[in-house]
Amino acid sequence: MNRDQIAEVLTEIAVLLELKGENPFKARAYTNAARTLQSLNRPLDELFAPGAEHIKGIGESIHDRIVEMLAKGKCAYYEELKASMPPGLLEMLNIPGLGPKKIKALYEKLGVETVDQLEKACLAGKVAVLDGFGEKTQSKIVEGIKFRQQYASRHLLSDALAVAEPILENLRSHPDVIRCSTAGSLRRSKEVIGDIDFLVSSKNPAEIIAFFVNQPGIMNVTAKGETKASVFMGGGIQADLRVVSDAEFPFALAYFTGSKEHNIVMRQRAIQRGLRLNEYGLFKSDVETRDPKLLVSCKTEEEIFQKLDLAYVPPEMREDHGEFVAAEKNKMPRLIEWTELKGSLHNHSNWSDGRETLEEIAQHMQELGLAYWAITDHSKSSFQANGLDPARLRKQLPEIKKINDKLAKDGDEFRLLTGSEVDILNGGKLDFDNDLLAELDVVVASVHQGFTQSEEEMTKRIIKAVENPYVHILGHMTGRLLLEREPYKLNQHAVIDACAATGTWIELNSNPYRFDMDWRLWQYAKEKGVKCVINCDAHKNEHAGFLRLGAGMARKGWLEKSDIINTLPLKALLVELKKKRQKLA
DNA sequence: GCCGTTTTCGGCCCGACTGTTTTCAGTCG
Repeated sequence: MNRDQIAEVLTEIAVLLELKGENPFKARAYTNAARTLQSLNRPLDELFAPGAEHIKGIGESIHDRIVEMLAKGKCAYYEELKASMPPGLLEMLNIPGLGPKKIKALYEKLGVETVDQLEKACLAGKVAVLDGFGEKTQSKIVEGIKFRQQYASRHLLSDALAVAEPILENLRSHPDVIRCSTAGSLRRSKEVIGDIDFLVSSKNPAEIIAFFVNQPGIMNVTAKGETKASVFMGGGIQADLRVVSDAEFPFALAYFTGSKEHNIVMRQRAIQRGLRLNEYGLFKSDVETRDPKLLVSCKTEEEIFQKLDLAYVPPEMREDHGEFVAAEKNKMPRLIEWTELKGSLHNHSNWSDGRETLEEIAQHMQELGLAYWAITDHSKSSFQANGLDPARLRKQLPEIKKINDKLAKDGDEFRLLTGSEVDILNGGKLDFDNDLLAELDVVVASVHQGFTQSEEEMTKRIIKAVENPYVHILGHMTGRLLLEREPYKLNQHAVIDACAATGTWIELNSNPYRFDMDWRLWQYAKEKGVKCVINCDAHKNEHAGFLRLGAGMARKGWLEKSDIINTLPLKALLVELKKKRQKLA
């Protein structure tokens, strides 16, 4: 079992324990262990080797369960727990308003075991008469079930941004708004978003709440209080607004930006210093009070970190992924800014499955102020994408040269680069011969077929491809499509090691469905000295905008300008593109 | 179930909102 699978079992154990009504802290211990596991960078077989160092948050009994899962691929305790519970109960947790306690009551008092049975019980009026339930709860459950059938609860970052940005603009222009921001996973630039969080400071919260719930695009209002409102937007994205005083704003912003894991450590640091931190402020002593006289004043998030003896941690890094160690030692990376990117080295034209012509692409990218743009159309085996055979590719090269000659004649700095996104075939052979690859400025190698190979075969296949001296970049390493397709099985650490050994760059594919390689692995890659290329994988000119999203992911991976190849100006890039060939050829 | 330089027992982040109550439990973030 891999890291994700083990973490999922631990998380499910926690849920099952809650449903059983066990000690909630026992359940939390499993949740914490799952999180701890996800935040560790080193390979699992090292972390759980006999005699390995103790991991904080994973005690004796959970440690043994993880070792069992690594060895046997299953966990007896989990199987046992699962067997003792109807499987439909877990699904009920997805219904808004239903938690472990209520589900347990429904199960014990009505014998409800599935979402279907629950819906029927509600429609028959059996739920409303239970202790602790009522008419409203009953109809909310029915609504919740219908809603879940209609919409997903998780959304792509790009979709969430498209909904959030116009509302943020509207809030910003409201005269009663002093400061405002998005918060939560959107501000942290997570690849997948649950809901959108807005935060506003104002002297007139009632006015702001009323303004917010009347924004265009809101389907219904699910909660509306004095300082907080929740709504559903078109597309089924939930959005929450909090309104606080301006003095509270930095604390609320830090609090609601999270992540939860990050906040827990922040709170603990406050407690260690005889302080108490919450969304309203940083208070002296842990006395139960909100007396403003006891407030440690901070006007910005930066000052909060300062008071807890930390350097400022940018939102993207607030995942409890090592940021506290770095911020304590004042060794924070200076994260990449998307405006530092000079172009993209993996893109398509209408020669394969892209939309625009070479001329249209060149003109658009030049107008955006970029320095270069590589045309890397698909190779022949990607026939579904109208991949180029060697003859067509050799025909494309002079077309690109013609465009570049004209640009040079006009005195323009911008250049198209020739290239290919060459398929990594089964067994690791590339779809083009080396003599053709040698004619290209940029070679991206990617897997597009044979996704179901074993981890061992896939790992060997990709390592063989990156060992080719003409491959500059490994494209979308895992082939995942967020919310749609799982990554193929792969030992990513081994592939990163191979890229380090051969001087191959790894792509951070900025298509919002991909964001591949995952941000969680970039710290490891960086340690190994592997360079990143933030690529659009553009199929339309408007996909150039993915550079901004990709830079957000790179920031989550702690990457700096110097870690990223496509921050280089054209001349320096051309030098770098020759290095691997000189070294290995 | 995990943790500990005041602790090996007694804590474990905590506040808003809702709905059901009539002072609070459950859920959510």
